[in-house]
Amino acid sequence: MRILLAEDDPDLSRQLKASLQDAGYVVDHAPDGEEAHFLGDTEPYDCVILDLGLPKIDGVSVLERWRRDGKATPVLILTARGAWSDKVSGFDAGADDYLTKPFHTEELLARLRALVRRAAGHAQPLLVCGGVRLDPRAARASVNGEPLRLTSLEYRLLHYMMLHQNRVISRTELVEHLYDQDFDRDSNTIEVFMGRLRKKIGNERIETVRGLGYRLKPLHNEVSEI
Amino acid sequence: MRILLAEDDPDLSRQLKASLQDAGYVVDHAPDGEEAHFLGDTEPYDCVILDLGLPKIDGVSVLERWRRDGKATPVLILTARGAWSDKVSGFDAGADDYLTKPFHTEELLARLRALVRRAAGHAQPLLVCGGVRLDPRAARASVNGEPLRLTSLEYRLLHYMMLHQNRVISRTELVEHLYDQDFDRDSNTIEVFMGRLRKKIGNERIETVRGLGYRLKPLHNEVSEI
DNA sequence: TGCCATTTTAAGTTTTCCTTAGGGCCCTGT
DNA sequence: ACAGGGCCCTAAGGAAAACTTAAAATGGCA
Repeated sequence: MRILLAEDDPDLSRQLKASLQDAGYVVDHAPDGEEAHFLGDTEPYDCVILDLGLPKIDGVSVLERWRRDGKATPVLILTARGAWSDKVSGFDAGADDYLTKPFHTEELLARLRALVRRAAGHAQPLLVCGGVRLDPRAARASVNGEPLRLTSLEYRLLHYMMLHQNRVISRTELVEHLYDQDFDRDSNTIEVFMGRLRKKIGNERIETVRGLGYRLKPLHNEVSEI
Repeated sequence: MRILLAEDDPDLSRQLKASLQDAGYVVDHAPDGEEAHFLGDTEPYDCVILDLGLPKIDGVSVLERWRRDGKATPVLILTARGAWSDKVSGFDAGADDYLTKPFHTEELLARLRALVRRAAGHAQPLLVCGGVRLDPRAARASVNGEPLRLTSLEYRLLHYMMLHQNRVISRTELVEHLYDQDFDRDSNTIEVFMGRLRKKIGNERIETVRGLGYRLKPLHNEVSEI
């Protein structure tokens, strides 16, 4: 975990940095807004602790610039006691949390844990098979970056194949997972949709294993991507 | 946006609920820990406001159970002045923010905005999707700089779609977040309002994904902003 | 109370796409 | 080589989902 500490008070800085390091963080220190902005722009921090009353450029401005540039790092703001209206503008500038001086180090550490935990929770599972990608959350798929336009059944079919890629999947298995109990066993729907899928993602990505079923796999030349 | 307010003080509850509703939230109220736990378990809230000093089951326990069950809804904790050590245990139980009574309603609202925004994965306070902008603070939206004239429900619909842009959102999900428990499931209100929104922000900005729901996205030629 | 803005219901229309069916191709085993 | 079965392709019927529109219901405010 790497943290940027933007704080101008030398004593507080030293003490905080020590506590943070004790807690296992790697800490960079910025004594003014200019330095803070530069560091936050160039280094990949897991979290930023930002004093609002920084020299050169004030905290809110620094934060606003980061957010305008699309920076998503969680930011915890520090300020002097009593200026509660600052909190509102701080939050609306894109802060994720707020702490009023003086505070207990314990509380700062607790808030940091909460922030980092939440920020890390946004990793989304993305299914990949060679150039084919499928994002179950967005219900979207693409081939070589090109978005696919899939119908509902096409999508569900591809989804299931992606989940079980490199394995031969029988028509029966597909039917059982894509439909509810009663479905005509003599239907050729699966075949029809295999054809449509192939047309959209590329013929060679779906191999037919005669008598057994189908196998989704990456192309030969794209084996070890990700 | 739908919120669970878990607070036992009747006066504070009533006043808070009113303020939250004025701010455009749909609010469910739980007067004790048991009710809070049940509601939070069954209804999909965008945020929970949780008093630590609840009857029957205390706030920290309620929160711990939710987190143990994998619930990720952002939670803001309320407590009495001075009990700062509670904050630490509250955070470590999985709280995302903390507010000490008494507080300014303004500050609560600002923290809520930040929590909801961040939980949906947005760092910036201003929601942007191509030429569409929405400012939750001012409750205003615009298309290509042109201010939009939206009714309450239209605005809330757009807000939710902006928070979760590029994701397919089902009619059920929309209903659950825009209304409280009892709403006719066989209504086509959502469809009607999708039509009205489309008329105002541009047809192609809302894609319908047959069988699944709707997706808000930037136009093709606006893709590479940010 | 009555008006206006907003929301909801309802009915009719359009669009999408799942399914079916038939002809043809290819593989395989005899 | 050829017969038979498995698989592929295409096109069209029909049903479900989504859209549109207008009118009825609701609710806030003068």
